[in-house]
Amino acid sequence: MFAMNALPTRPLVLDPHGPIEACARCGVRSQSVCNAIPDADLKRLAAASVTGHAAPGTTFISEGEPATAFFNLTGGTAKLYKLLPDGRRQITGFAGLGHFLGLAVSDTYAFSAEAIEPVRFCRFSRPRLRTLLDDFPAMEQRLLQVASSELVAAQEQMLLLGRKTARERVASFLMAQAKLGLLCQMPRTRFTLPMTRGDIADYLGLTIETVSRTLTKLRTEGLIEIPGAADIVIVNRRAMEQIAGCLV
Amino acid sequence: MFAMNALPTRPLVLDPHGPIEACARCGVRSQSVCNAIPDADLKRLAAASVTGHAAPGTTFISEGEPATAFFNLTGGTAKLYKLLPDGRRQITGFAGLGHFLGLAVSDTYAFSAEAIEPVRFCRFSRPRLRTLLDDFPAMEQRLLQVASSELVAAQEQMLLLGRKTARERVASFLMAQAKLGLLCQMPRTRFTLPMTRGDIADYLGLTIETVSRTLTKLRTEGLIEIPGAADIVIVNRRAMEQIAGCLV
DNA sequence: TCTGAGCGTTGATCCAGATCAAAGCGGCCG
DNA sequence: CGGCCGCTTTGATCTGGATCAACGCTCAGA
Repeated sequence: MFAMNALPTRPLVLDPHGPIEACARCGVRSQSVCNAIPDADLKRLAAASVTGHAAPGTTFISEGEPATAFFNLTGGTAKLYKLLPDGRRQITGFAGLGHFLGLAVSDTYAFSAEAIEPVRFCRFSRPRLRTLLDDFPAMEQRLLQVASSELVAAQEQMLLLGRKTARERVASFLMAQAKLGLLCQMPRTRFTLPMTRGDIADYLGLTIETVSRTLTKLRTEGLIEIPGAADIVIVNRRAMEQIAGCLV
Repeated sequence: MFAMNALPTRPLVLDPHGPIEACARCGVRSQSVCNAIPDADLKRLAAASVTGHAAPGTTFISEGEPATAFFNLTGGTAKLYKLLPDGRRQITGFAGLGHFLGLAVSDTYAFSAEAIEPVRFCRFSRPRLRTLLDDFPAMEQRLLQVASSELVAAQEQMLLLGRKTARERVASFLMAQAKLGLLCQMPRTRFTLPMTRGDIADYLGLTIETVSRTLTKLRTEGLIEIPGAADIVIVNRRAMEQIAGCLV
């Protein structure tokens, strides 16, 4: 922790949507709020946004800055975080494919977002999104669903941060990662973590050292394997879920 | 903590809305999602809900149970919490006047709610609320605003739980309480806490003893006064905000 | 090939807050 | 009015995880 983040560089490369219907070809539309827009109206959707990308380490949303736009991630992973004045950092979540960022009633962003893998996104200006939502109530409905499920996830994370031990936090985190992106399927037994130990620590409210030690402990107990620093194999799923504490 | 909650009794006294237009006389409508419904349609609103109440200590929403209804609080205060299998508890928030409870994509509640002051509420069954939302997109829009601001609050709480010290947590909590229910006004310097030390502890991820000791310390330092166990006077607002760490 | 920077692991020590223990302190009920 | 029960405070001690310190690995760039 106390990791001072890099200067908020913002080389937000933006490509205006060309004449080609980018949204029609969008691979993640089905997983995002955009699938609330009927095919016939994709032109409107495409016209309301521009695509862009952010290289790893790039901050593309900065806490406290005017919230002028919303982002829909179409590739890569970003970490979302808040800072205390002295640099202590809490990562509030990791955003991946189809994630919608920027929801805020306030007119400034409540958090920062930094790419950890090369990120691609569609960017909606506030007024354009507002127009879109007014014309397509189904999209607003979809956004409410998204916000609701994020709220549920946030409450689960509060339980983790407020009441779980380091061991329980790490186990919960690994099992959650194992289930990422899979709907109603068995969790994966093997996967790669896109974030560093420092990021995991700042997400779980621990230090790098404690995360490292806890992973080592789980490994020596034969519950997981760590073929490479970023690669995790769940060996004993039952036991890991037990430690994680019920669901998640 | 580890306070085992009372058996989930559920004497949900429900009074069907009578011929009198309860919603028209509702004092909290202006502060709740209901003000998205135009006056002319208040009959529809009233017909979609029944009023009820819950005595202190009564659990009126239980984590894991089928989410059959939504609640709009019209009086009192409730604590919202999640439990770990062994009884550890995390209070995820306190809900007061105008608060809307039950948002969930899943078909079971993600948290429990227990009255700490006598609670009055309007109860909407799921299908009836759905119909209402389909007919009044403005209400869905309002719900999205509410969910968004709760999401922001949840992120702030994650920062508190993951990275703040006990002193910072208690100061943050007191300053947040001082601002409750006031829109764009100076925080109150004097107020009464409706919750016990145990509830505060479970909300801040601390123990009762640490909360008590920290309050005592702030008192002996002259930053606050505690005329009665539940009464708080903010003596040095500037210093308290400093400790709380920036805003909140 | 060498070098340095960033990331990860491991060990030693420290300390904030938990746990254990016991004593006020109201308020409610008999 | 007295006694009990639940909440709060305060003190003593313990400990999980933080902090401080050092080292190994990997990869990029000279």
